[in-house]
Amino acid sequence: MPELPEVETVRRGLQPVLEGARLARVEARRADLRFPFPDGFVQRLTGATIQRLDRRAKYLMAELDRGETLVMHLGMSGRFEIARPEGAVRPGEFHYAADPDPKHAHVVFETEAGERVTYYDPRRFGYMALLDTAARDQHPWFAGLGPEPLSPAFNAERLAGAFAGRKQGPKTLLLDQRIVAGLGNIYVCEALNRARISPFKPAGAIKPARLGPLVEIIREVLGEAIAAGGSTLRDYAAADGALGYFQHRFRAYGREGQPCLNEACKGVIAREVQAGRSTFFCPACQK
DNA sequence: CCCACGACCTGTGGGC
DNA sequence: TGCCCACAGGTCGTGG
Repeated sequence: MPELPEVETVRRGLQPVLEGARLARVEARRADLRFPFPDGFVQRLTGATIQRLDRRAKYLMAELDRGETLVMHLGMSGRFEIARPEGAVRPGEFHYAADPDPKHAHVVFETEAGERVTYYDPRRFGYMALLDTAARDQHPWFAGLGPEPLSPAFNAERLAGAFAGRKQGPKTLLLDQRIVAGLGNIYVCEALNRARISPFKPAGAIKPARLGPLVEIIREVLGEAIAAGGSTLRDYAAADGALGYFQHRFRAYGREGQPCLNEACKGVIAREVQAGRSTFFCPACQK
């Protein structure tokens, strides 16, 4: 469940539990997710205190008091759930309800306060690493990342530079995390539909005057989605189990054959495969 | 450098 | 009912 709004929703859900918390127990139930866990993963985390929980693009970053940062990416199907102890317990002993999905519970973090955060990921496209905090931004995952779409660094000039001379459509380029970091298939489809820009138009041929509005629409869509707690497709968006509800506001994504909702447009949403991924758009008004 | 495409892994939903 | 295929929110590596 992971584009920027979902990851941000997860961050906000985990923050009250993890920020300032000491990890009393950590469990990795397998040797790898998408990549192997780093050497000494459990030992390096056990006893550490999480000072801050941040997000960059689609990465969650838990900065430890040991000079390292736990970096987590949710891939396609990663999800966190918080469990609190139930029933009477002796000091330091906790009892939890049975895990409803133990098969996909790959990592467990237990805080000193007894709260348990479990990472589930059926497809295991997610990954975790421990990076030296001081050198974190130089790591290949972060060094080439484009600006945060909600920051001033993302603007029309920047987009114009990235689109210049490119034959690929804006759909493909906006998914490129080096150009702007955090967008995924849903929100690119939504933003281009609202901006009435064709996903297939050679990006270099888009009039510069349309890029300012596109930037603003991207911010608007992401802002609305964050406010809605993200989009819930097959998973929970928030770590506390709350469902995001932005999916009810999709105007393009997943709406093949349904009417375009743009004002004064009588078009019908179509689906086409572009660069191996589904693109939903309105052929009538997206030019 | 640019671009298309397959690979990674598992689950689910629709059509026959 | 059961089976098979298409498809799923993301990257990454290869090859032209």
